[in-house]
Amino acid sequence: MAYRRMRRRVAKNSGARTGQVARGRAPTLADVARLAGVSVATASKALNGRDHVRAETRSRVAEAADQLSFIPNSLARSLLAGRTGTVGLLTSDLDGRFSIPILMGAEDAFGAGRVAVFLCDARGDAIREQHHVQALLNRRVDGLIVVGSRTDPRPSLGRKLPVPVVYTYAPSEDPADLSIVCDNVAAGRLAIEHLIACGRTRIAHITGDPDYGAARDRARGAHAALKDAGLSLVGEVRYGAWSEGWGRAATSMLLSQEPDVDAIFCGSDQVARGVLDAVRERGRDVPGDVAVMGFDNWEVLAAGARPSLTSVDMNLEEIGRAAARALFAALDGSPRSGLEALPCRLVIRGSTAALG
Amino acid sequence: MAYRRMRRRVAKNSGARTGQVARGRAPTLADVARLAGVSVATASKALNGRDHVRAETRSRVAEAADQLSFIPNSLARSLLAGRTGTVGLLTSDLDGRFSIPILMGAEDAFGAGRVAVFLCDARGDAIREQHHVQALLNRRVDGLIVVGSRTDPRPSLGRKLPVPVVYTYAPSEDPADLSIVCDNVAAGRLAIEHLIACGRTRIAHITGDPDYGAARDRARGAHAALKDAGLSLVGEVRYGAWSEGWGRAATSMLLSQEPDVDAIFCGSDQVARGVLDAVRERGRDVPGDVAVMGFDNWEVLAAGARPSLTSVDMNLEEIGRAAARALFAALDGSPRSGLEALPCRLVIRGSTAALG
DNA sequence: AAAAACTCCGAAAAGCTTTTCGGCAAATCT
DNA sequence: AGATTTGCCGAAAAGCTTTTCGGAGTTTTT
Repeated sequence: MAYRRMRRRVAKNSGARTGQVARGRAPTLADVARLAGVSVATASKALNGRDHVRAETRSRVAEAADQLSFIPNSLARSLLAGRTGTVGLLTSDLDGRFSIPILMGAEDAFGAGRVAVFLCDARGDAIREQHHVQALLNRRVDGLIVVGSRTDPRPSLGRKLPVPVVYTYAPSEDPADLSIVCDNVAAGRLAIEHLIACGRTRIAHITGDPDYGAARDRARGAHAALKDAGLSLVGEVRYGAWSEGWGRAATSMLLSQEPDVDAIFCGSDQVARGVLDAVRERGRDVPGDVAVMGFDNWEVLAAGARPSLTSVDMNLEEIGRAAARALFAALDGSPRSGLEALPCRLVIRGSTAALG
Repeated sequence: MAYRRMRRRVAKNSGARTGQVARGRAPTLADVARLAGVSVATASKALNGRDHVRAETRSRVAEAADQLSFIPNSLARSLLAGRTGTVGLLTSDLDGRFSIPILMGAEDAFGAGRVAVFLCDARGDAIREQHHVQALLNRRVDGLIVVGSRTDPRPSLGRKLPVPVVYTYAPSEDPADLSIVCDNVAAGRLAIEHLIACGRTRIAHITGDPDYGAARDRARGAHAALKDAGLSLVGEVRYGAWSEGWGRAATSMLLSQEPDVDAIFCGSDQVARGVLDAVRERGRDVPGDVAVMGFDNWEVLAAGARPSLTSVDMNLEEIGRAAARALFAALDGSPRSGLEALPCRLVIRGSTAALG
């Protein structure tokens, strides 16, 4: 069967019409109206629940639509309404680790099906990104959500775009744009406060690339929380890479230099996995001797660890929901701008526990 | 600035027109034509490179379009053409681990921007899935790509859909549908042949849930390859769960029962991570004493492992490309059906090496 | 110089839905 | 009974682009 929609000059299948769907051509409102014996205007009003249609007529139209399995053509509707109920999600996040939760949150914000999301992966290429933006504007998306590949500010798409844009995960460099990110400073506090609540006082911090604002922000929050408790970090913040390898290496050094450390807050779950390995290799028990915390709550890493890893969840779905709401608020005439930070959430597993 | 597209009864801004874009309303082809001093028909032909337009006229139109930053409205175009250049990707793959590569492959198959992909996550809920299908048909997608959440056959969406459907990763239960999956049997062979080429002869297989056809297929391929080499598996296939925990547990048993094993082929990278841990804990060297192979080539797990993990890549991007091509082949009147299996690819890292 | 052949351009229709507004018939009022 | 309101329905326009076909102007042919 060919799905090609046959283009017909004139749809003159009125003669042999038997109530069946014309093969290869999707039924239109006109078909429904004809079958129900009313005008297209009436059929439209009947199906959309508008006034000025008798109940009997309404049900007759509904029945006709059902019989033809009529699917209204959103294209025509959007063309008229000027809104498509469509947003573009632009990402460079190659494995979708951050994009997918944000996308799911955005879908949620409207109830499944009311809004559809175009997902475009620019693969870190500015040219490709421009391409995608252009294609999305062609398709008349109502707005754009940009998901940064790293947490650092990224170049703005510009102020000239005809649709609102929300930057998530990574903020835009332009403060006139709206950016919704997670509150990394508060997250750092949250982690340290948990460790302190577990009775830990000799806390170290091993994290990733110092070029990432998120790494610095988390460290800042950690410092602040320690200070509030009258404590201070064991050694300096150990910046490195977002990898297991760095976690292992940094831990070896740490345990040699500071043997009495009793907790390690890590900048990511990957780092934490390396830390866990190295701590155990040194014969220390987790969480008996040393508590370990991760960051990201990346299920497959955190739950599979031994012991399972306490972590900080960035509430990406909530960020997605907030982004979608902000987009439509902008469409309704209430645009916002600036940086909005949403709180993170603690997920406690086996790698942290009360001391003693 | 309000993005609301102002609805105007009549666009009578001809008087005070100054060449600027009307605020809040996207410029249309009519605007371009007016500015260039031609008819919309000519403007259309000029911009689309059709014949019967003088070069001078063409450039004048192009200039006008540029000046207004005209973006053609795909909705109107699609409405006319009956094709939208849009496909829906329906997944239940919560973390996007399989969907994203497939999506990227599909995007690739046409050059970025020519086709846009709606990504919908049904979250394993059949109702939500129906909802999404309906919404996608509303939006007149040209086709659907379904990404299964596990490799086992999944229920068909039915034969009554007005657009072609391709099932990927997991095949459809209905052989009348087209399914494109990776060749798990060949992948099992591939893995074992590599281990044999490394000089291993005492090979075990630890894998996941036996309810997964993929697990059984990979085991079948492994058996066949061993048999071809005049070898056989050390012990039985050890089925369990797709987790690190199972990898560790199974390895402990294995090393006790079969101390002279020199290679372990794992059904997933997660299992392999557990296996690596357990092997090292027993004091055996990888790959010196025991070679370990994973499956999935999940970068973050495979590359972060110690040593880094040799694995089998399912070529998901290639599957995505093939799916997109198949969709459009169906649209052009050449639908296919049945199960198509694509080859996998070996990714060699540090956990396997020649013996001795 | 008149006829034919080209070259460009524009009017109009098609694609599908929604909304407005006018009209017709029935019901209500004087 | 005649006038007025009420309730339903249909014609038509709007939203934007592409394609077809006819017409006007220009060049070439006889």
